[in-house]
Amino acid sequence: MDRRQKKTRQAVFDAFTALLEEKTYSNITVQEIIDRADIGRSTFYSHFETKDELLKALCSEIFDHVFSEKLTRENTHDFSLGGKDIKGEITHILYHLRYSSRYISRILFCESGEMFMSYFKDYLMEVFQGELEKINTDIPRDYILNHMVCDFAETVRWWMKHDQYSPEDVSRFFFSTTPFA
Amino acid sequence: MDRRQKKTRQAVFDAFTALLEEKTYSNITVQEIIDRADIGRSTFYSHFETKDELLKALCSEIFDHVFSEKLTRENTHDFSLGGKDIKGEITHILYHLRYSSRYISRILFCESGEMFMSYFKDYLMEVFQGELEKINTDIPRDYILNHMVCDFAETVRWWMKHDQYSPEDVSRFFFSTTPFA
DNA sequence: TCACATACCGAACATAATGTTCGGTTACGA
DNA sequence: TCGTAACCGAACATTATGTTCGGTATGTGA
Repeated sequence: MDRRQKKTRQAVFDAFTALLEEKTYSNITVQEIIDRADIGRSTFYSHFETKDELLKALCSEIFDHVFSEKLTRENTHDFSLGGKDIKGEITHILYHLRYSSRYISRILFCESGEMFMSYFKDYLMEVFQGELEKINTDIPRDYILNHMVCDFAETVRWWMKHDQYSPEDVSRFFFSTTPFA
Repeated sequence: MDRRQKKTRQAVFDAFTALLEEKTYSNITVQEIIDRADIGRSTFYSHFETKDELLKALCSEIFDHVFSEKLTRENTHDFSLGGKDIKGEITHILYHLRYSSRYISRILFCESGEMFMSYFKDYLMEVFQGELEKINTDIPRDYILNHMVCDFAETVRWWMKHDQYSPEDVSRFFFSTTPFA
């Protein structure tokens, strides 16, 4: 990738996240991002079709980071332990999320929240899919999976409003209300 | 209230809900509502500040209906039974929601969904508040309440995508994953 | 039934942000 | 060093929102 492209892209991300620490997503205008990033208007639009695409790209960055580390860990560390440790995984994810909690809060607590959440849930599906197989029940699996995913996602959203708790605390809260796993 | 006002207001609601059966909330333009309702542009704006306000008003109508019936029932029927029957209440709410499921789906499955959900959750808070007092736990009550409310709200959202189930089914699903109540 | 208040009409206007175009400039990398 | 491609940015097109205002129609209360 052209060095200029990388630079521009990074400048946009930096500007965007900086703005996200000041104001809410929906109150940020494309022009502000452009000004802050100090790039040309047409340049912005050659990188991102819309502001929403930019947000999606940012979410991808965050989640790829959070969840790919998990996978790495699973493929090495966990493999040696011989199985998936769902509780460890969850705590691990929580640690990562706390790291980016500044932006995440800003994204989460306005109209864009739903976009973040639904993206987040996509990733979580995979995490809980495995857990699901262990369960024996007459309730639709579909429902159970949705339940677990939403439950965790909402736990995270709650956490982002109550940052006095540690990842371990939150993990404990989460599992205390889960009849499975 | 002036008869004209009532008429206009109703025309707007009718147009709005009709449009919601055709297209998604965010794709509906104020102008379309005005045309469908066959009223003047300034008239619309003298009733509702924005499209979001209109949505809020519609949600209020739906929820006031759903939850006020519940209260009535609680104050009469249930009082004679001597206590709150949370399972009955939930099923009752589900019946009401199914009645308006046409609109609700349209509202729910686009950006406006979050608005509906958060409104919905406000009402649910009160429903579950009572249940909360019965529980003895070291997990923050705050968390538990949020958990129950989100859990039920997400159950409803899930249901709106899987309408082959009856209110009783859904109620059963919901309680099967709830360690409390 | 009459008179006054008030809701409605709708065209024209103001606003504000988005997204596009294009000719010229600059930087990359082969 | 040379050609490609990214960047610049002003000007423009678009689109929807929300406001204004003078005139008309309708409801309500006396």
